[in-house]
Amino acid sequence: MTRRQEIMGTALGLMRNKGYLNTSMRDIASAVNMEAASLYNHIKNKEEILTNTCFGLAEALELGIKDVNDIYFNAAEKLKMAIHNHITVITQDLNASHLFIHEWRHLSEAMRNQFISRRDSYEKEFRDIVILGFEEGEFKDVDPKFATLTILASLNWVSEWYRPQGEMQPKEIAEKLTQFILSGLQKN
Amino acid sequence: MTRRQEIMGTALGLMRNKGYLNTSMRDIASAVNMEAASLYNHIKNKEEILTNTCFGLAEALELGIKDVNDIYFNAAEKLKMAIHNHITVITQDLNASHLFIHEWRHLSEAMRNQFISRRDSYEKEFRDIVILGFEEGEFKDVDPKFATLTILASLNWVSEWYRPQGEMQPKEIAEKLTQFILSGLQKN
DNA sequence: AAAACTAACTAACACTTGTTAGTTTTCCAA
DNA sequence: TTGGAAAACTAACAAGTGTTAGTTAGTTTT
Repeated sequence: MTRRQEIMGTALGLMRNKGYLNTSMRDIASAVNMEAASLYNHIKNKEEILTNTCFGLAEALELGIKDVNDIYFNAAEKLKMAIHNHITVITQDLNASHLFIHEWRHLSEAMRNQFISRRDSYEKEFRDIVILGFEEGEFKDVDPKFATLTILASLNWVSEWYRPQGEMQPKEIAEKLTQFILSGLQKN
Repeated sequence: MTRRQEIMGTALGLMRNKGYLNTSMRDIASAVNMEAASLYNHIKNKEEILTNTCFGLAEALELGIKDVNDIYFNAAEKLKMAIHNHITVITQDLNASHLFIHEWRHLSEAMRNQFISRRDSYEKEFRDIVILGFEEGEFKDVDPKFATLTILASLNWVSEWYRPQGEMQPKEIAEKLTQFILSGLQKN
């Protein structure tokens, strides 16, 4: 592991605990046993940490959803795959996910706008699956936007409670979520 | 409206946009046309804004869920009422909700612990409804903790996209969410 | 009229922030 | 063994932080 990766990783851990704004360069430095100024030999500046992380995860999610939409399945199968992909990415690095989900607001305006638009287009891909399901006659006539936001909220929230050492592993989480989203809580 | 309420309200608005840490006392002061120091004639300190808001909403939610559990209904009815209550509280003041949901981490440690324990016990009340539904034979055999977290994630997320001027009003949102949570996306 | 209270002000304190400049140490390849 | 890059250091900067002290004008109560 390079020094840069060590700094990045440590920074993400601190930022997950204390928040991005509340984590100072000096906090990061002392966590890796150096002076704040020395960090700049390895990273450009504080925002790079946030930018790198947010766009890294965005890319990973986008890659996954492209695969899903390229394969010609029915909506239920597509949704299942999309959920599986999302959970896999999100649970990979919980520290990074926290930044991605909560701290992107603190990106500089230009980066933030770029981020939002990529986020929106990811959402749209999800929404298209919901719409497809309706057109197939398989899904109920729900408001697609409403449904999509609700689904994504559930998926993202996993990063708050998932513990790698816990009993539920990403694959199982994805399956249960798919089940829950498709057919709900109630017996029929 | 008292000056104190004006300050509180303005502060919440700023904090929702920029985040709690990123909103300075000077920001708040200039938004209500006074000097930062003058704010201290009306509020104790910055943290009071956060504390007040977080515990205010906690109380509102608790009050609601007590009502639900006092009435002897079946689980489906209870869940419906609990969701309705939650959405009503959350959509009441979006600025406050944002602090409640996202910024409680920045409470001082003592307050934070208190907050977390009240949050946990609220969650437990929800979980009990899910368990009741299973015991009644009405709900599927899901992991109650998992289901509850998923449900609450969906409910809280409403505060991110709900717009008072929009076409969906709290009552309708609650109904659709209940529908979605109980019977999912798929036709049967 | 005197006293007390309210709510604003200016000025300042002590500290923290991200970052840069300039310098020294470390370490590896030739 | 030495030259040079990489990576650490110290010192400092300009700006911003929450908060306190002391003061003042205006209003309300005694």
